[in-house]
Amino acid sequence: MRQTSPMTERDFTRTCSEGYQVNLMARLFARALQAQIKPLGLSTGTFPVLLALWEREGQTQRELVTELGVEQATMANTLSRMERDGLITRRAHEADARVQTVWLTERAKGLEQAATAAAGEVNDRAMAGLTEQERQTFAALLSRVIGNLSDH
Amino acid sequence: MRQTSPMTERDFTRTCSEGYQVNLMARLFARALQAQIKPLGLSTGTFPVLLALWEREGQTQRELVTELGVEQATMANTLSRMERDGLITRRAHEADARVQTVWLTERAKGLEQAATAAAGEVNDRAMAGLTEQERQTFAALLSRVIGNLSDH
DNA sequence: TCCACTTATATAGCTTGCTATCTAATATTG
DNA sequence: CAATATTAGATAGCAAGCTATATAAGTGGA
Repeated sequence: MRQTSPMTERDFTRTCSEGYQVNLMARLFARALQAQIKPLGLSTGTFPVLLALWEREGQTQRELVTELGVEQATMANTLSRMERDGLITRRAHEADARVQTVWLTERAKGLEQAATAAAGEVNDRAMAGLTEQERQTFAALLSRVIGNLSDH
Repeated sequence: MRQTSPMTERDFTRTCSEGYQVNLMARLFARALQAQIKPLGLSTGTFPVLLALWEREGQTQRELVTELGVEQATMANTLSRMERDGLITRRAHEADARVQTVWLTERAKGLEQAATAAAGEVNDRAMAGLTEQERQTFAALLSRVIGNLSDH
């Protein structure tokens, strides 16, 4: 019945499935970040968008979509909430009537230091007890796994 | 203005934030798993519950909650969908009227082989190009990070 | 026994993600 | 130039996560 050799087969249990562990870890990260940035009036979904815009304002929705790797519909909804919450405004593109550019409000600009510090704390807590070498190994493995799951 | 020394400070950019990378990786895992198990009529949220029940049937909602690390409300909703979709049934506890035990339907029992194989394929694709040693390192680092974020 | 905790589950309401589909505007091509 | 493609964005509807709160059933002590 079994197709592969017992020698090479990986026993599938929840706790040793990378996918399961990754999902759990991501939820723990999100909970921790949520707790840190809630006092600033921010939430986890808006955070990557803010990071992208703090780096370069005036991007289009399409640019944010490709940069952050979420679906267009997800981004549209997230931007709507951010506009509602006074984090961004949208301006018409001068040459293309389909396009809108996204700009930070003063409030959002003022949150950069506090927000990145909060996220840095979460990262540090997550990486506590790891040597700098291990932390770099972890980051490198993350990149490779992301690369593997990204092609096609 | 900056509190910490420039020598030890970690420049906070999206692509080098562990939290950001972990979130991205988890979404890629979920997309891949979703594609694999959709033909079986399963979805990502039901999957961990099925794994727990394939291991031991008849658990209570509370047991599943502590075992899988989701909130009670999340589990209640997930179990409702699973009941609706004919994956589980619930029976009253013989001694405690507050408690229900959760049981797999015949359909759910029959899906174990195909579903774990599908998840195994996703894991293998994600880990492609990693040596067995690297794969173990990754798993060990995942556990440590999960541990760090779990206390308190 | 009765009142106050605790425990198990459900529900309301929100965010963040997805797929699928719609509209409007621009580009392309016969 | 008209017909067709593509592209940007919005919207509908669902899954899966969360917090907060409600309800019902057990437990324990005065």
